[in-house]
Amino acid sequence: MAVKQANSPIRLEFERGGSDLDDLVGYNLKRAYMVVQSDFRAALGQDGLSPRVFSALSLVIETPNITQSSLARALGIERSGLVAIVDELETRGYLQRMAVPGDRRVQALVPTAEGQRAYDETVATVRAHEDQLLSGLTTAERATLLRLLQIIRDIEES
Amino acid sequence: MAVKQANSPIRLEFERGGSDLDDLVGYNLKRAYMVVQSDFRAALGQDGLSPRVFSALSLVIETPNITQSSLARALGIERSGLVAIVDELETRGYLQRMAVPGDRRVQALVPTAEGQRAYDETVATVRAHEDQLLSGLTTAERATLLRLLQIIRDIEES
DNA sequence: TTAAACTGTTTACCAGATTAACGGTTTTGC
DNA sequence: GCAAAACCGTTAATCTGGTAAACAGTTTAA
Repeated sequence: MAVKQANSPIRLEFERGGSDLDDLVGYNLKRAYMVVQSDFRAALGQDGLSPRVFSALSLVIETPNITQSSLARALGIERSGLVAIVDELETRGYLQRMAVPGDRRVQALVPTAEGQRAYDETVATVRAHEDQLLSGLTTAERATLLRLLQIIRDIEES
Repeated sequence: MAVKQANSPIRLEFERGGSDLDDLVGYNLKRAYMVVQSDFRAALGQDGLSPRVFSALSLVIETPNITQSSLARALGIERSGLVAIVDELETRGYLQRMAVPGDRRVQALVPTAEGQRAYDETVATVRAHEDQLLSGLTTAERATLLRLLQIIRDIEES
């Protein structure tokens, strides 16, 4: 019986350039994000906040008394997905769900003192690790990168 | 006195909302990636290739006879995770797993003519949609973005 | 020749996210 | 006024993408 066979040896090479993927913004965004995300997790350790929980805490501290719907909208996720995130932050004692007098549908999210303290420490750690990780970029390059990424983010809102 | 200043934290003059998150590269990468990824999926439609399957096909076409292990390494995923991806490409008739004479452990991945055709069409669609989506960036800005993202990608290899 | 390493695969799991539905509450339109 | 619509938080089911561990078969190294 004739078995299908390859006709040339295998080339294990690791160079960048020539691949279509390297010209696509989407692919490069994904790969770059993976690098930064894995550094984020390593920086905060085994029982540290995950990126999404951290970002939720950040916005709650930036905007105390925000509702879960508003927060979900700001994070770009569904409100159903936010429940577990807020649960975790509440379990950790970083925020409280508080009743709002005028509207019994909503619960305002209020950071605790412990939440504020944990956030301050965490954001400092994250910034320090990002600074270290991105030391191959000049300050100007990093500012440019942030500017360009925010232009792309803004497309979403149209 | 030489002060190490190259990579100090960045404070933008005009911030999005004044949120800490807007100064973090990781968060902006994620949000920007989500925008581009959702455009990618919309462009290719319901039964189009997913980003990861597309990227696998791209590398198989760029490097015919590549093995699954090499491909997984190039994509930055585990070989176990690649099996389903290659299965899908094989089911679609876009590539074949072929025996390699010198080494009976491996199977070389070889694109079919149909795979090449589908890829050419798909990559053209993806490029066109990225061009449209990123029309708010100048050509120079886009090149800069790609360059900076690839710098970040290169950190991974150390 | 035996031990180690590598390849593709299956299985079990996990994280993150979405959809649909729900009871309760407010707002809107007539 | 009041019914209908919209909104809120929540649960449950489901999907995707990804990892870790183990495996039989194969090749390489000691």
